[in-house]
Amino acid sequence: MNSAGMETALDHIFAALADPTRRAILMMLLEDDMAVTDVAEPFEMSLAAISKHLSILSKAGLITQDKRGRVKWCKLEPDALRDASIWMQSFGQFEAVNLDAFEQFLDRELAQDQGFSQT
Amino acid sequence: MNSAGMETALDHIFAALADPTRRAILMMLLEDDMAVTDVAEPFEMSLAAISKHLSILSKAGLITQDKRGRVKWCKLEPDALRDASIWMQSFGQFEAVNLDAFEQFLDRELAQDQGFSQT
DNA sequence: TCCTTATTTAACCAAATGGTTGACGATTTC
DNA sequence: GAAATCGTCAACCATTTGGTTAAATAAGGA
Repeated sequence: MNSAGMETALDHIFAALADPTRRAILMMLLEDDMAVTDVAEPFEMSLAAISKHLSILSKAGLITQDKRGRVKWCKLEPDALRDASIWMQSFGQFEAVNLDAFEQFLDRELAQDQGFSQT
Repeated sequence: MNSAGMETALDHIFAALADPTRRAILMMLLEDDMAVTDVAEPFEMSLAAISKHLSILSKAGLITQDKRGRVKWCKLEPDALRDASIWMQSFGQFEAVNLDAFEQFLDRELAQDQGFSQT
């Protein structure tokens, strides 16, 4: 909380992105919507821990969760990143989207840093 | 720290950006390089606290600090945001830099959320 | 109905975060 | 040389964070 007693969306978004497990979850959801149990499966931590991570992502607006029956489906909400992306881009006048650069980046992340085992 | 015992640059960058005081400092440095004391002046917290914030920004690579005499100059390093920006953009295929949007965004941040008084 | 599956909640814990004050080392200035 | 200024460091504190296990809730399937 800041001096005005308020928290902005940016606080929540950047804080959510600061954790590698949560970034990995977002990358998984880039492929497809997933149930909570399936999100948790690759990680070496409890389902309860993943449930908390999903709640943090949800409060940040980065995902939405839609309960159908006993299954809660998690869906990426990339629009929430727009404000944060605008904020960041302003500092560097970065080039427009470059998917090659992103793929290289993912490779680096996956190689050294994944929270889930990938054999 | 994640399961592999490593921390990536992204961890540090996003964690640094998650704090409104630190984002305000970056915005101040967008204008000009500043001495630590001058960075601290508008905030209602101790110099030591600001010194810690600057250290976090420095470890994240978002600023550099150059000591000349007894004055330590703080300089924005926007390149450090490049990886993070690439990471984020990939999710939404956002439009290229839009400074109008950024100005609107700053207005909102300043109106409701600044850690420093602006009369 | 009973069992299983899906997910959250509660209680707990260790470590990290964001702040404080006071002492300290360096550098300028008088 | 003495005094003021710049900035960090150390010790401390309260709160948050990220994890655990165990129990609880809810929904489907036999």
